[in-house]
Amino acid sequence: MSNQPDLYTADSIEKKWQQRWVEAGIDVANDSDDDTRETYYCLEMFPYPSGNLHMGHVRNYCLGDAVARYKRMQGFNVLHPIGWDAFGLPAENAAIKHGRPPAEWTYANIAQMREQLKRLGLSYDWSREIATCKPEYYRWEQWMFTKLMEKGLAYRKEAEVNWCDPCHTVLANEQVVDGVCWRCDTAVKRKNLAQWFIKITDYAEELLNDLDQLKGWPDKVVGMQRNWIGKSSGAEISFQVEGSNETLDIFTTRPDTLMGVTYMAVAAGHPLAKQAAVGHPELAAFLEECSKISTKEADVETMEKKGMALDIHVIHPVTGDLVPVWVANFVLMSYGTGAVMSVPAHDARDFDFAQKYGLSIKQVITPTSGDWDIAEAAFTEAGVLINSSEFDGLPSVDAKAAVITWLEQHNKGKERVQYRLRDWLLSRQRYWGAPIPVVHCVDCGLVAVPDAQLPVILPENLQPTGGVSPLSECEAFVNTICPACGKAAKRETDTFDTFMESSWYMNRYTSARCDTAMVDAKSMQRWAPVDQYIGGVEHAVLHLLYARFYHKLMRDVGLFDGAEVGNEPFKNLLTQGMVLLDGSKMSKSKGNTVDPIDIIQKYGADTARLFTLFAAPPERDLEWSDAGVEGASRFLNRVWRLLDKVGKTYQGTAHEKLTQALRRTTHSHIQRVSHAFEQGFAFNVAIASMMELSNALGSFEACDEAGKDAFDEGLRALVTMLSPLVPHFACECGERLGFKTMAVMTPWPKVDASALVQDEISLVVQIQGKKRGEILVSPDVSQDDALKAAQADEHVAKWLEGQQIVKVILVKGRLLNLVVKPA
RNA sequence: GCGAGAGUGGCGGAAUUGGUAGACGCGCUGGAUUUAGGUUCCAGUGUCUUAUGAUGUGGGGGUUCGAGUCCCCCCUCUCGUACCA
Repeated sequence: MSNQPDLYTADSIEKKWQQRWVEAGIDVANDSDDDTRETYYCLEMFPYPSGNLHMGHVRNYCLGDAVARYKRMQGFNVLHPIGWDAFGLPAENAAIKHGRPPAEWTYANIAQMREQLKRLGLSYDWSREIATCKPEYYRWEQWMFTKLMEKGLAYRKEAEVNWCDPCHTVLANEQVVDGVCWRCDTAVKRKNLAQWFIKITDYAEELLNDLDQLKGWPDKVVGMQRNWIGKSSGAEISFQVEGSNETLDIFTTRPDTLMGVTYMAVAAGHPLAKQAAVGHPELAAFLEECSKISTKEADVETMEKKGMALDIHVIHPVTGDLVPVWVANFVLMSYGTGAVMSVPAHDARDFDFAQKYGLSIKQVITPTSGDWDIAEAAFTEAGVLINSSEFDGLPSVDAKAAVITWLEQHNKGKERVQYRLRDWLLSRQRYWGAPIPVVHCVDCGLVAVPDAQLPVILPENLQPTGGVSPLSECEAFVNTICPACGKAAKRETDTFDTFMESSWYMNRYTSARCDTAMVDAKSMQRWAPVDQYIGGVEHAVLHLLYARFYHKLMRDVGLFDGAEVGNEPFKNLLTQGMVLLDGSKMSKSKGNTVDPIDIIQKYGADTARLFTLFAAPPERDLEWSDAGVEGASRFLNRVWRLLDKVGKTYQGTAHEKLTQALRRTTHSHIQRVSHAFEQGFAFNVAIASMMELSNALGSFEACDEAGKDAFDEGLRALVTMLSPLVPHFACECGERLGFKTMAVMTPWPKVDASALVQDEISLVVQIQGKKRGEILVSPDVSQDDALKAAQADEHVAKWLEGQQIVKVILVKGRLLNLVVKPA
């Protein structure tokens, strides 16, 4: 042989197999009832068609593809679809920049990214491809919206909402991160606007409870959703305003501390505060100051607690005492009722405020054991009630119930559950989105566009300019006839939040071409829910919450039966880590990107796939390494060279033991690789195991037929197990090895238990838990025999000199530990 | 502040769930092949050490015959979240 090693040619091999897979139709999910295989639905979060694949996509889709292919080899009928989250702002921004309509830009990007995905050799069922900007997709979303209007779950309301200037639109609460817009990082403003909402709050309890079903989700994501929903239980209590018929209503989680109330605090935006500010310039100025504080600036550490007395008093519901009302900058209008009862003795914040303004502090809870100096700090734990007249002596838990009962009996309050979750604001003042199917009629008001007139098609040829949505200036679109009375009317020109499209696409894939319904019930039953969903953790409380909600909405408008399909859209969730370069996230703005296409051109798709799967566990961040890519490529070439050893006989005596050992290695690696695939798709571990098998095959030299067979068996298993990860490469190897079917369609190898049996194993001998030697024994050796063998071993014997064995522990197949003491 | 997770060689990371710590890969060192570089192959590679061993999974305690793994305390980092009443 020359010293020019035989390198496999990725480029031609990959093209060849991609074509063959298409011809064989192996990636198409089978909808036929005759197919008796169990179904498996594997889904990766679909991409926004930005135009170019980045490494994050590559990682996401390689993970998903490995899962899908593995499940196919295990005999599942796999659904593995792909599509485009095609509406959204970047298309509009690009349109403004290039002077082309967003549609054109979007469709061109889709075409380009589709080709890039195909170059990676991902096993998608392209027959189900969807683009959410197409009327045949969004018409069902419009249909759904009209159903929700009918049910009273969709409504239009004027409210204080988040407004982003650069994006020129309102945002949902979930899209405001640390007070700034999730897309452009600009501080959001508060504006009063009439907007469309859907009542996700009606589903708060179910969304919270069903989190318990999501055993296959990372705890982290479940926890984030739980926090976001933010359920708290307590009481709503009414305080009569002195000299008025009005009441000041508050929410508290600590009704047991009711008797310790020494003042009330309301938000700057509270009606009572506004009322008091009339003719009171100083107070008005303070309210003005509070309203200017953006959420970003409201940093707990830095912001001083400030307030002003309102010269209003309320009457304590139990004692009848007069309680002063203050306005305070730490009370939020957007949570609860915008007012709180302040119990400085038992709330740290109220305590600070009371101290600052010299308000009185009344202790009503005492620790069950020990003392507490209430002059020092608030006692915020549960305890026993004191200074609370009829409630004295009750533990906090019982006191809560007792106070609520008292309030209910006296009609001054009631038990209440409070959620942090707000209704989903889903109208956007943008052009490139699905039109909200509503007509504004002077006589009839808001009228839903009837079924027969759907879809309301978005004109695709408009040119946005950056200001007002071109839709509102498009007369052909705006002017219409009221579906109810037939008179001239105007269309709603707001469009849906693009999270609407991504909230149900996973269900649409089950029947992507269905044109009679949003989803086909039978297909839902066959495929849904998604067995394995894979994507970034950044959608933990955005997309993943909306999609869970939407799934339940679809169920409740009767599109499928929750008992049959399930009440949750994603059974298992894998949140993959980011791809880093030099320790920080790859991003265009930082200029630290590696273009996947360059890697594919240089090494081939399989090397790119192998590296991203090998370099880190799926859920952890992956540090890009050119040297690591080289290593992945080297490994494939090593396997490639192994093919030359097939059928070769080496000089030497046939050694039955070595052949047996190779078979044992092969089957133990089949076991380990299978295990790694099953345990959270630990592809990095699986690949390491395959590398070991490859190394074992590389150093094996067959001297007889049995040896050649064992080598062949090991290599075939290796190639088969590699095929979900590096499918083109594996298929080419498989063909050279004379596989009957393509490697990617070959059944997953089975462990031959008999090959794992050993007649002699090496047993570690420990003394006082420290390794002192190794002995060769039969695997089911008795403790006595093991001890004898250990004592006979010279290394061990040295350590036993002058020692008395007091205890012997044998761990079958692993070790023998001797506990000794000086004789 | 609260919640969750993580700390293992020069680096990415393994460890059959309490049983030989550092698999596998990268990097590095030496050697072979080569005019040379690259490729490939062989050997080595936690630390200290007179080669015998000692020591070693952020630090300190504990349970155990035996701890990276379990328990308690502390430190550091990452992520999420926050005046939520």
